[in-house]
Amino acid sequence: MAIPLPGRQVRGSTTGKPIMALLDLLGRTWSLGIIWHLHTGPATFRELQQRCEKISPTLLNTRLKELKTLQLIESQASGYQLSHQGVDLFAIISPLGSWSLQWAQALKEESKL
Amino acid sequence: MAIPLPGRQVRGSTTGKPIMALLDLLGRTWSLGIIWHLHTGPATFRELQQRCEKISPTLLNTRLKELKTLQLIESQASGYQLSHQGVDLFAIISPLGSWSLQWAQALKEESKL
DNA sequence: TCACCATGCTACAAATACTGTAGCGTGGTG
DNA sequence: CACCACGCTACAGTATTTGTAGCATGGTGA
Repeated sequence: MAIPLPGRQVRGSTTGKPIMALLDLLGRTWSLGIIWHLHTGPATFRELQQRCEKISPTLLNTRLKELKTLQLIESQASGYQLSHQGVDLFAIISPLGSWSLQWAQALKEESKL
Repeated sequence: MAIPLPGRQVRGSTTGKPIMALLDLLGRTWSLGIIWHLHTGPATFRELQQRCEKISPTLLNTRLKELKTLQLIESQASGYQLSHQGVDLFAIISPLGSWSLQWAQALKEESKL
């Protein structure tokens, strides 16, 4: 699958709008997960594989290449880590953690009725 | 594919943590896109199909069912729309719009060097 | 120097998810 | 009653993801 570059046509959209490239990227299996699991600090390939409980090495590598190309992560001696942009992106999505808790709670309440 | 309920085992994680269910959900093709395109207001099935430029009706319907079950959207006479929770979720991710612009800009600068 | 590891990553076939097109059933309008 | 638009389903074809095995490289210790 082609890497979703802003300005280009991406999966699901021909407009080239950056948000569409981003939605394509984040909508791919594990993209969000990798960013999420990297925010706790740099990780080697195998360690990242463990943080993401069940990702296949094939796909992990594919996603890492995409994220690197799109400058959301970078690889250093210490392993893979979020880039400056990656940290910014994580800052936006990090509230999802606590939001998901109250969402889970609400779903639970609902199922009681 | 089973709907990712918080508390259950989901694609990629066995812990049952709500954030994992959420990441599974949002990582599915078009989930984010549908939420994104719904924030501009309610839409009928066919209209939503047009807002999402290239989604197949099969998948659109599948996602709508998931999102409805998970209470992120609801269907009214006016069509599908974000639920209260859906609006909350959108509020979190809406900065992605402007973030994507500066990201696109940064990628463009980089490619000049 | 050479067995012994761990690591990053690739190969490849099987399983699963998504697309695209056609079209069904229902309800409204002239 | 012909005609249309709508919500949605069927289904075959295609693309993506998984799972397992394992290769190549770079230490480490005997």
